[in-house]
Amino acid sequence: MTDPINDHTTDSDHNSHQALDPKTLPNFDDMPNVALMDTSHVDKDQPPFILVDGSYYLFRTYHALPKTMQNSQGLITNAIRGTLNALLKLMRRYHPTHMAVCFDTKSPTFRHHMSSDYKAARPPIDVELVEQIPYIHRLVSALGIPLLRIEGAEADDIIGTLAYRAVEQGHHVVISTGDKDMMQLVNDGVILEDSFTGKITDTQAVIDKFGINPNQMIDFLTLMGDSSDGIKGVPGIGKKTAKDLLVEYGDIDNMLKHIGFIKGRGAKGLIEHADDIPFNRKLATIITNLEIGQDWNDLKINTDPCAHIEELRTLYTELEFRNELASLDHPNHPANGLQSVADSQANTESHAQVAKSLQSTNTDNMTGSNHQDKAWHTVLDEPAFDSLIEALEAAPHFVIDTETTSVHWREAQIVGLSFAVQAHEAYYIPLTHRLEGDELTAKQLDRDTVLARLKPILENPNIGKIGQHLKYDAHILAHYDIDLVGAIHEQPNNWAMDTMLASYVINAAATRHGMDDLARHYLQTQTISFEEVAGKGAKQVTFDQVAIDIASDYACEDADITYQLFDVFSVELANDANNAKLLHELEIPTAEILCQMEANGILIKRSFLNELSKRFDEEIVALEKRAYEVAGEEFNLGSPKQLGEMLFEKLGVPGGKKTKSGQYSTGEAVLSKIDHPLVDITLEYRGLSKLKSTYTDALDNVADAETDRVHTSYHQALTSTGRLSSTDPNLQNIPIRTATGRLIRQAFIAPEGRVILAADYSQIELRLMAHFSGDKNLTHAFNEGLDIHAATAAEVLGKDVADVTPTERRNAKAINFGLLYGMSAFGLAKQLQMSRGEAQDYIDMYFERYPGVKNYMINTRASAYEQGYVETILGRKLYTPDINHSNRMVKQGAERAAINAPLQGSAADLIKLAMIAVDNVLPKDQAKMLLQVHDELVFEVDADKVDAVSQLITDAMQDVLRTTAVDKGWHVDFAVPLLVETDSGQNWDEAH
DNA sequence: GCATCATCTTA
DNA sequence: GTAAGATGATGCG
Repeated sequence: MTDPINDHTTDSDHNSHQALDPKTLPNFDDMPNVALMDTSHVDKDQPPFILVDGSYYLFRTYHALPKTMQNSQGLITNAIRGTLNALLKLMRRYHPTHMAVCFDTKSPTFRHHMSSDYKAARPPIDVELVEQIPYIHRLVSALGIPLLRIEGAEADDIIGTLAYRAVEQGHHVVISTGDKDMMQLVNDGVILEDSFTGKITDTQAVIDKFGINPNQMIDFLTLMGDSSDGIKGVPGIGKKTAKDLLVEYGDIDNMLKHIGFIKGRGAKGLIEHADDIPFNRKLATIITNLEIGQDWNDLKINTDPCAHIEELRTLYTELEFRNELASLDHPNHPANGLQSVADSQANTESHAQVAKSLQSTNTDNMTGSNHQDKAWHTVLDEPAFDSLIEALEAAPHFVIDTETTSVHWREAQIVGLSFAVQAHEAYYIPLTHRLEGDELTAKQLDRDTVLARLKPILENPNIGKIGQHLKYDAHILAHYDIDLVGAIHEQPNNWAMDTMLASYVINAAATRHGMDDLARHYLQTQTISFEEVAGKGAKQVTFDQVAIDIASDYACEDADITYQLFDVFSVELANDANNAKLLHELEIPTAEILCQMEANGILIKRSFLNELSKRFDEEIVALEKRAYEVAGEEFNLGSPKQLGEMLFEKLGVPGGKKTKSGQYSTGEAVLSKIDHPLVDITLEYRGLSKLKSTYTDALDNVADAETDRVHTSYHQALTSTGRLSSTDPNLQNIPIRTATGRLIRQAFIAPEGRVILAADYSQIELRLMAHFSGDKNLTHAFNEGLDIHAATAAEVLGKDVADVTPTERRNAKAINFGLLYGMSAFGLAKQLQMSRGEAQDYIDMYFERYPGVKNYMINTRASAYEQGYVETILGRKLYTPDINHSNRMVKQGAERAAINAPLQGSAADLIKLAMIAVDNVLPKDQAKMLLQVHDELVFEVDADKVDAVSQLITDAMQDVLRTTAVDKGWHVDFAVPLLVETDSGQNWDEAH
């Protein structure tokens, strides 16, 4: 076999200056399609031939890495460093023998001659980048890597041509790039690797990302267009349509043959622009038959470490790349040098995302909206607003989304609104953008005028509102005196939907339920991330600082995606009536109530908290002092690591237990078994510093400065079981177990003339266990109103309830809780500090007396295996994806979760029903619902009305399965009574 | 500056 | 043994 890549040898110097005449078009008719090549002869045992898209790394790393990378001369070196790291990473990974780094040149190419638009939208290259380029060229040469720049040819085309020749000659190829256009070159012998992000793209990855084969990429780009390259695409066809058409018809030629069968705007665009297609196709095609000469020997890497070492030393010295310089002194251990480079690559990767946004923002800014095909509109004048209003009034339902200055609803200011009345069409009304130099800023419609005209529509219950996480939007609109109705208020006659809650109800475990996650999971679409438009970390700006054309794309996409999700979920829910009921009758009404509760907030007594804080602090300081005395030196008592070393090494206390990651375990369970003065001090110190940092100080910080109220946020689509969670601050883990901890609770108060009232379901999960298991002994105990733990002890030990000792009751309580958690003998033994055998005996005795409970455990496990899910009392399906996991530990964990899920999840269903039931009867002028803590509701009630209100609440909660549940179509014949206990007082502690 | 670990709080 | 969230310390870069 002859040399593979020498068809047109003209010059054997690999840094040669070949040139192509840009006026000569490539031969498109005869052009080989790399994606369709036969690769059966390719020898994958050899190192791959590496083709590096040097221009990509130049731009990518320049924009992504911090400009603070400079040498002492002020030369910015970020692109040099980034490109160098990419090259070294490739060499370390593949140990290639042949390689080429390709760069574009400044000369025009045939594409510029074909189209004046081609890359015309690109701004001039920054001077800070230009001055780095010579260094990069020199570095590549000094590393002994062939460098290719050919006048009149783009790096893409050189790579395409060499990739074709290499595969033809039996080499497999790694193209090092992040440019998606290159996907048209992927086949079973050619992969793409982005050494900056680490992403590898093979045939399957192309299919996963775009739903088409690599050989369809050219047609895909032709249809969709590429704004950054100035390829127009077909109007009316975007990513989704292009994919659908290609999946159905294979290629554009076949589409045009069957144009009569194609529907919608896509067909119109194809017919009207059929003539442009061959032209755009040529622009989108990477040339694979360039008339260039390249000898295989010229693409050999010079691996002799001494060949260019002086040049490298000079470069590294001038650039002040110290690690790289040091690596040169170990020529026999190139891995050392490469290793240190690999480390710094990891570093750059951590910075990679930082400026990703800047780069894409700039690109978007340059090219304007590239989504004409999607019919996304920015509403900037009265006529456009008028027609939008008309469309919204006429629609049975529409998507609304608010854009604001913050993810925290309490501080968010409205910036704009987006709407969608059908999929693929969306409108953005910018209101308060204020980016300096953005010419659209002055054209925005007036915020208050717009809101005033929208108010009647948004408050119209006959027009359904669709949204993603509507509770947030409802909060925002409430700020502007708009009560969002027809969406989170229950409106059975419209299509109101919250897509986040729909996804959660359908399958809580399938995905997280943020919009980006839903788009990925249900629409196979990657959305524009917020970070892409607003930046990340310290550089992030608020949405009002985003240019309006970029903001509009982002906001329109949100509304559009939400509408598409609505379509998907509408079908899903039509096929599962119970899921539809859970969404519309349980979750959406709950969201509405949560919205009010969050807005209400709970009053705290700041002076009391501050006093506590001071007191805790004094005690903490005293404890620290005593600890240092005992230890003989000062150390950080709050550091488990330092404490472990002090206790078990320096003080030689026995009982040091190792934990994974190697340090001593100093958890409460370990320490409490040790008799040592330092242990007592530590435990007290920890308790106090926990209370101070997590509660007294934190609550004071988050309380509203004017009203002294604390407003938590409830997350309704987060847990695997249906429970809520609470953040910023978490008001579901306020201390109660210790006397000192309860002091925190005393800071939650009612205002003058009112009291705090707490109502909680007694033993709700055990009652659910009684219901689900139907166990005679357990149901009997609840029906007789016995002390359930004492009754359990009596039953298991075969004695009278009156004779049960406190220890016996405590053990029974542990086993009862253990049941709810999918108990093992191991776990129970640890809890009760007994041997595993004793614990097992106890469990065996329990199951003998409560055979129904044993059956529940067996049946629930079986159901999880057979169906892949378990169900709550209202029929909520809780999926158990790990139930067949290959790892035994994971699998057993999934079994325990499956046993617990119906109990915890049903309790969550019931408290949500209870919230709805109570909300229906609560006299709003006398009482407000403030908090939900899983089985407890907390209210603020007029002091003189507390008895009556308490009775209303108790009745509503106890009767919920006979009243509200039945009204909504859930008929549950509950096996035991639901018992609610209430109490009230000046603060939350007294009310409990 | 950001992620992870260990710890502690709740139902 | 279930389900959560917040914190300070620590390590990474």
